[in-house]
Amino acid sequence: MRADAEANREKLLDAAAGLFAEQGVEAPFALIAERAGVGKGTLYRHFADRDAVIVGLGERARARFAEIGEEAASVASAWDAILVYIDGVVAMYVDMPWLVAIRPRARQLVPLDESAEEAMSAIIDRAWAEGSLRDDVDLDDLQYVPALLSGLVDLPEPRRATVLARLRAIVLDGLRPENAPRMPLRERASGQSTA
Amino acid sequence: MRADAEANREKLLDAAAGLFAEQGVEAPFALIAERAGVGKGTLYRHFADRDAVIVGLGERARARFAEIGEEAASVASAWDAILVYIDGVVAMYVDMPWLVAIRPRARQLVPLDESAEEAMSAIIDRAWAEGSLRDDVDLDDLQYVPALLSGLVDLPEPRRATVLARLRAIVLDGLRPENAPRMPLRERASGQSTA
DNA sequence: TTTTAACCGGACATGAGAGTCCGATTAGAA
DNA sequence: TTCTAATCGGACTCTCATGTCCGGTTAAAA
Repeated sequence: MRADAEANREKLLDAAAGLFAEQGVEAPFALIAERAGVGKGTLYRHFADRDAVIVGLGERARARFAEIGEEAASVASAWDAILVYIDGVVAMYVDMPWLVAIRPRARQLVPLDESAEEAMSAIIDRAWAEGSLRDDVDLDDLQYVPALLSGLVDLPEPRRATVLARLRAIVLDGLRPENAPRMPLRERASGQSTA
Repeated sequence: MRADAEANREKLLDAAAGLFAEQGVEAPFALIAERAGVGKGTLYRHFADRDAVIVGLGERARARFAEIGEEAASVASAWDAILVYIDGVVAMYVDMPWLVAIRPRARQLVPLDESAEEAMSAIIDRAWAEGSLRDDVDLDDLQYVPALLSGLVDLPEPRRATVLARLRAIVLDGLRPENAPRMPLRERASGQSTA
């Protein structure tokens, strides 16, 4: 692949990510090319259709996911490693809210990254040994905690940050063994109640 | 409004709900009329555009939301009332997954129902008195618990039911006061692990 | 039953997004 | 530097969803 072609592919994916964040995954396809500063022909050369773009973005997300697994694995406390994992994946959802929308499609198109799962599996064993994770909760549950919190990403700022922080603490408390102390909940800024 | 016109309006909303459930909120507008068994003119007479349909569906959801508030208020145990509320709203998300997609738009278009909020507020006071709800959790948190669980609705069945049940229990445990016993987690059907 | 006004339905015009094509250009090798 | 093949860009066509319009029909009142 020619060097400029490779660069264009990256520019197109960057543009798609930005466009999807602003207008959603149904944004006009041609705008991707425009924003990337390339012609329509170039766009179609690299990506046959919208699904191909989603696959490309899905692969990037998968790579980021694997990185988070590595980061978590390098943390000494297994409980803290779990926090790194959860917060890392939730940050992905916050940065790329369209991940929620492509999730059903991406599930079929992009193979899962197994290295992160293996890393988390080892971390869970350590957390059980530490006594920091309730023992009837396993990878199949933890795996979905970020998806859970992703249900809050479409809240308008500054509400989202507060609600996310508070409910994150509540969910984490539910993952702790019985009798573990509750996590303190982040204070709400004044005037930020239901209204 | 003529009786048949009123009936057509309901048929159109039913059709839209079904269509959105199958194809998403971006389904071709005209299909709503086709599925409702009426002409396009009738559709546009009742609903100027997609947003108007969303408002109509949003109002139905609001009415259902108020009903859930009443149901919850009539439950003796405040904690059980909270479960009725959460499960009721989550059931709405399961039946109408497109609610997630219209949430940002509906937030601006459809006024919130205040009666359900008032009912929940009273229930929370009772739950605090009962000692069944941790005292640093309030309406502003509980309000978002269903949205939290809505992050799981796009999982394919039969996975969704199990994951939803397990994470529901985990979240609820996080809402309990310190030292409350954990809720038992629903067993997973065999062969239903990560795969 | 008659009247009338509102309602119904589908044909039609309009516009926007999707996808194709080919001449011009440029990267990379000799 | 020269050559060549792959790449680029944007004009063009086509398809399809949107929204309008008006003659026919039907509900409801007198």
